[in-house]
Amino acid sequence: MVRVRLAPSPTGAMHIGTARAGLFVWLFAKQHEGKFILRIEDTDKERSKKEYEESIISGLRDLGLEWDEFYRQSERTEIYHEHLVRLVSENKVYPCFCSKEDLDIERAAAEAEKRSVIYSGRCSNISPEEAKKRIEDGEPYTLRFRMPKEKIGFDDMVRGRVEYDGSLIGDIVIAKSYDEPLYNFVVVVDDALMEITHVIRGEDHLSNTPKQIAIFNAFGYEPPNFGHLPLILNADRSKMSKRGGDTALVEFLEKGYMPEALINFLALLSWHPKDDREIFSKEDLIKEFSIERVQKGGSIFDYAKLNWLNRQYISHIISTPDLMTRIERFIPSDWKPTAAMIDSVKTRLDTLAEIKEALALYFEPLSYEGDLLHFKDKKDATIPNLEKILSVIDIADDSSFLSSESVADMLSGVVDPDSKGEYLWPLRVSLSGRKISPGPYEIISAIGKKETVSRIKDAIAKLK
RNA sequence: GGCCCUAUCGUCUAGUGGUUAGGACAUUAGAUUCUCAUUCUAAUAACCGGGGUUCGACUCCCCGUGGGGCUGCCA
Repeated sequence: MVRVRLAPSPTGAMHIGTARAGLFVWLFAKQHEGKFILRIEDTDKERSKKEYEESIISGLRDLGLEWDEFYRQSERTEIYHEHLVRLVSENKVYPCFCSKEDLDIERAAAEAEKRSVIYSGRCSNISPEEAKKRIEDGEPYTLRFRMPKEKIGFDDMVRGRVEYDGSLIGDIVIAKSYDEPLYNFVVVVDDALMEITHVIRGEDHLSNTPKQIAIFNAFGYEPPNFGHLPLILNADRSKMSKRGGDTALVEFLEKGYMPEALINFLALLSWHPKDDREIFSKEDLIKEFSIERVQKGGSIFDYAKLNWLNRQYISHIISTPDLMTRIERFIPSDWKPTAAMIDSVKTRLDTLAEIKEALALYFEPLSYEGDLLHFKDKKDATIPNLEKILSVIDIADDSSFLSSESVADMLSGVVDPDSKGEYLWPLRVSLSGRKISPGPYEIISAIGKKETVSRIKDAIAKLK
């Protein structure tokens, strides 16, 4: 039984990188019919915040990445305490009384000598009895893990064989005290107890892996399989951060990028199918995804491609009725756009948020200069042509306004095919008030006879 | 500084010893069109460098170089 986890720390709004890791982990679980576990890593009390945990939870829900089990590390302190006691009693972990100042000096010395920064091991030989007494006397301490001085290797699912040297890592601090365990330790205890089979996470954890494997071994637990995903990069190839633009999932959602497009985009960032398809639903991905095909190198977050994908979903993939419910949050509540209105503007949008501006011509009074009505230099044709069109529309019955095709039909007798622009440009501007807009037939079928007549009359009035 | 990871068009990538190095985004041009967008067509554009191995390297090995991550009593 495959059991995988997403283990974010709630120290900021859900990061787009966490969303990508979540997607890959979720896909891995789904295609192996395994369990997806969400574990909030909130052992750092200063930096962890409830609101960030909520951001992660709602982000995952927005993307439709539902989890099967949920844990919060802050609720598991006793478990970690017991495990700490166990390793201390087995002398695999020892209390260290070195002060921060002592360690700073060691670090500076190591850097000056151009070697790895490794703990000297000064406290490693203090007898358990003495250590116990000093702790009871209230002396500040940390707990250090005796790192085996040997090669520690593993077969990474995306990178292949990776090897570190334990003697270059040194005895690491795994807890600030018995009740304040640290990341590398709690991860191992949880992954072991939760029977995680595959640890899939960002490459920024690659160098934590040998430390964790050593701790697994100390407990006698079998380490899981590891797979490290490449990082998402800023345009300058640094780790994607605030500096390079938006990094919070919610910011993308608020701008009107759709979950489907985001998932599609994130999947293609460092993963590629066997063929050349670009459009993938979550269901497609469950079928096609394979961790062996994920890229090793980091990839730059390409906004232009995201825009293109989002546009594909808006204009061709998501149905208009579905779109209608999704745009509600982006437009004033008294706007009730029809399907025809949405259809007329949807190919012109990069994001859903842009629909407010696009739909304004249907819900706000038109404001434009009369000169805009003239097609190129054909000023004299404007009024007569609008009047000709108006006369046809005036006597047409409602069935002619049903679709842009029927509108085109209705006007086919009056619009001269050899000088279409002299008819359609003034018509379109009188209906939209804009240089750039949907076509006149589309607008007419969207607003209906009465409003069409009124707008054309307004246009003629502007020129008289 | 140390350790580790990594390297194909501007970007995302296909490619697993013999290919006209393929696709997508972006860009440019053209077609369609009243405008814009959509759609369609085409074009420009890449194997980081140097050594090996081999009949033959983008592909395998080594050394550089570039980029990145980690180097916390953060995760």
